[in-house]
Amino acid sequence: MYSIGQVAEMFNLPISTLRYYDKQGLFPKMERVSGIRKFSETEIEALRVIECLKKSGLEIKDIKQFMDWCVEGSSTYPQRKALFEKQRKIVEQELVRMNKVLDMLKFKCWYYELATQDGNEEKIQSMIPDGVPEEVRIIYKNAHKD
Amino acid sequence: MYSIGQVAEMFNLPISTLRYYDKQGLFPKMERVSGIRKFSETEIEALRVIECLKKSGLEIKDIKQFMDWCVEGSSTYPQRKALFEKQRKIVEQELVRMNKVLDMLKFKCWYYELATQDGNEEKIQSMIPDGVPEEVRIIYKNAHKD
DNA sequence: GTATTACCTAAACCTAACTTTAGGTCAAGA
DNA sequence: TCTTGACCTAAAGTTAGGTTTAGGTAATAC
Repeated sequence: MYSIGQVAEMFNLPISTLRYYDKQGLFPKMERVSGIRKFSETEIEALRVIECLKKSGLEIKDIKQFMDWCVEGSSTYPQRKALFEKQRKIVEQELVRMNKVLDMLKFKCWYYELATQDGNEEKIQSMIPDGVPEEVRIIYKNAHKD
Repeated sequence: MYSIGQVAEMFNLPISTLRYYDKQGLFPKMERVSGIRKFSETEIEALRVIECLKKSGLEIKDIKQFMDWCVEGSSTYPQRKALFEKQRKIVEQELVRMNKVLDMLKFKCWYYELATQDGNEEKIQSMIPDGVPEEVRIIYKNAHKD
């Protein structure tokens, strides 16, 4: 059993955030001893799931829904499964998207690397025909990598 | 030269968002013809950079800073380079983080796949000793993959 | 000539996810 | 005893990133 302060430190979260999560119903089964919250392994695991689902883009109210399903019991397995499958797809797509963002950032790094060396942006501009779409410029970057 | 409506359609953004970006100073050099915005290749490229920097987690005010550096000329190459290097590192870390999130989601998918089949959460719980940290449970998942 | 469409502005409004504030309880240590 | 620290609540405040509203212009379509 952990106090709110201990959990805050464990997860590196402000105490106010934990109280906020509790108020939003994310710890439906949390016990209290004379008014004071007691975080058990159940709540610690809940918090791990919360962090995961949050990072996958889920809103608090949808996480609450999940927690409610957990309380409801085994009849909600299909819903819970569907939720994780959905988030899994979302994160997979997000990873694809982030890799494209990374490619553009790498291109820009390369671009400014040269620009800083030459001190002449136009020179580099002329290396890449105007209006070349991002996808194609990535090739320029890769051609010049290292 | 594109109208705001055309650009909105090209980027699949609401017109109001483009006007908001303009108001925040993200198109410092945008021309107007009798009050009406004209988006040139410069603004189109700016918008591509905006989307990239936004997805990498940068705030509007920092994107404005970048646009101002662009206007300022070649003396700001080092700052611009540093910005992209920083965002590159952030996105690389983010990708690592998201892969961990994906692992947990995969574990949960596997867990509920079994739970749904068996209709018995306890049975699965007993397969995984209590208090096993997430990293270790991932191994359980991988051991049971497919 | 009038109705529709695409554009414009300033300013108010909105939402999620917290955070802060103001006020209170309770136990332990000096 | 008193004061310090960890906990509690309800309610107000904050922030980013838009969106909506209300009112106006100007060209084109019928």
